[in-house]
Amino acid sequence: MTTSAAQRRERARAEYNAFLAVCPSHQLLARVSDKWVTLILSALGSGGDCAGEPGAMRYSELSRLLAGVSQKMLTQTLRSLERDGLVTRTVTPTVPVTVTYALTDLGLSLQHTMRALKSWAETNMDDVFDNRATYDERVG
Amino acid sequence: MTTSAAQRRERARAEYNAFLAVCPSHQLLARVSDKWVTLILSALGSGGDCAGEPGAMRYSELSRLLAGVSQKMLTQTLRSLERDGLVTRTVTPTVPVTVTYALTDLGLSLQHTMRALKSWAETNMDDVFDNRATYDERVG
DNA sequence: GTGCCTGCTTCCCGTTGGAGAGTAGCTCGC
DNA sequence: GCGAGCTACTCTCCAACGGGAAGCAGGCAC
Repeated sequence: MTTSAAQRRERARAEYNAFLAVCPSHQLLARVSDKWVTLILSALGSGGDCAGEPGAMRYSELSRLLAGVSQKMLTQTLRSLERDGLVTRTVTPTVPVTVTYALTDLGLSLQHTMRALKSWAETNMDDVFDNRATYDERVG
Repeated sequence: MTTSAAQRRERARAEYNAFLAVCPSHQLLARVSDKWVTLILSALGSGGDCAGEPGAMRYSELSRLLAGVSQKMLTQTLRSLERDGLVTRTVTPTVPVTVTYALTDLGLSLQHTMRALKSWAETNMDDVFDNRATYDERVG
């Protein structure tokens, strides 16, 4: 029987665990490398517009700003960010209940790091789109 | 009839488009904020282990190193990275055909930016895990 | 020939994420 | 009192994305 495939798979899994053991930060890296995490932190870190100051935002504000996100994902992502200690959730029992989200110091430091990524995206956007157009021409 | 919900949805969509018009880089940011993109670039940028030098890697090498990725996703992600001009794909017609992937200058600049994110993850990993444990205790 | 190697591609299916409706708790209008 | 409306979710579908395993091209080894 051709056990080589299964054996290789086993070995691959073992190596994967070893990889995680050597680089456990990759777990957190994978967690943080999420579309909505990035965009929500970007929104919380830049205020209402794209160039503002960090500040608390309401749930509905975030929902309106990142209209591409579903309410489910917004709630889910905010919960996980709260769990990771990156944002704080504050409920104010006003007339209609008001929930505000703000970055913690930890979240702020991550957002600060992500700002570099964002500015990379802004800087190299045109290059990437050019490359895409060229690639599509060559292939399609 | 309660058209307010539909109207608000329409308005939200319009605002979303406006948001993308104001911050088109967010599209690229969302594209780049992908688990496998981050990990593949991290792998290509750090060589075989976690602290090496950038260099070309073979398909099978990447597959073995990031054993958590399926072949499908690896191929797919590498293709899109190639399309975006972040990596180059080189086929060498050796005995069994050899395909190597390497970062372009653009990919290298992104990887350099991501290195900050990776070091953030390494630095604050413990804090995040502590926060998670605390949160889970409070809730569960 | 048969088998095996690498680098994909294809098929099946479970999980994830989106759309839209529904809910709790409150206040306001009538 | 009763319905309407507001905010911040929560629930229920369903389509689409991603993982696992198997298949495939094509060149060499035996």
